[in-house]
Amino acid sequence: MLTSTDPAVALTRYFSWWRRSAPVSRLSATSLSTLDALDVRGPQRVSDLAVRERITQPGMTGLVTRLAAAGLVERTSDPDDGRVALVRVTEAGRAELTQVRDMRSAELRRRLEHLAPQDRRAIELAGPALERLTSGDPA
Amino acid sequence: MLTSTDPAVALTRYFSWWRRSAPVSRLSATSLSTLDALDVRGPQRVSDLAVRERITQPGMTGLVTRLAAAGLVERTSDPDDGRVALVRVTEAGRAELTQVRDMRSAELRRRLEHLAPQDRRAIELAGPALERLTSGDPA
DNA sequence: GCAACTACATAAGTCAGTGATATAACTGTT
DNA sequence: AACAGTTATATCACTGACTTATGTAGTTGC
Repeated sequence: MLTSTDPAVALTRYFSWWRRSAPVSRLSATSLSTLDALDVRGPQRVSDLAVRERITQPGMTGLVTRLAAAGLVERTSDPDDGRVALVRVTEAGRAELTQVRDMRSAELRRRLEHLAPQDRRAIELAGPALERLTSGDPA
Repeated sequence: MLTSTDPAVALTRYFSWWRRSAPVSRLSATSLSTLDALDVRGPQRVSDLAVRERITQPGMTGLVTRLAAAGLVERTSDPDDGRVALVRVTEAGRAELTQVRDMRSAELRRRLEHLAPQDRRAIELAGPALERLTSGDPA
């Protein structure tokens, strides 16, 4: 087994593992990330969401259409600009997010229990640092 | 900003950020993960790769076909079982992996430099623990 | 009030996945 | 040694989430 002390490789392996984990939702990763952004940052424009998720504007229009059809978001109009479609998460969307977060937390807790206490502690300590690492915009 | 000390949420946000980062390869996440598995674990059967990546066997057949067309993997036959297509990474595949890993490491180093020293240290310390967390099979 | 611009939507195509099914190879039983 | 059942992969038709190109409605500046 090729192990590594390079944190980038460790984090990449974690990402890969995470991505392969049992899906906790029928929604795609992009959809969940968009929902999370709407929850955390409030209503957003379609084009701003597209930039954030690194998909094209028509791609985001389609994604929002699908999320809206599922009742997880709704389009509202911007009183200051008639062209803008402000997207905001609905209660059902928040419920979906809560369920996904809970399932992931439970799964992680389950896996953390199998680790040595110092490993567990190292991961818990890295949490806030990771949040600060990712608080800016990606690359 | 909704912050959290729940490591699952912190890691999820990291994943989301990671996924939105500038792509370092034209290959999909599944393709790169498959290449990495072939590099780390050696030649694998199509069906074993499919289970690992949580896609269907026909999906993995297609993925391997695309990777082979790109020269990144090659199919070999199992001397012990004529039905099996053993897939193994080529030198070009390893070169692609090396490039991706290097770009990601450089990007992470660049971002780590903007963090406080104790945050940086927390993330570096968590690396080995994360590798152990993900060394088993997902879920 | 017209030209240029901006925000979003629509249309058509691409590509990585899916389920259903076919094919070839192996295994055990007789 | 042949047949039935199983296993490993491939093929096919389809779907869905994206892409680029373009259209349309609303806004801004002169």
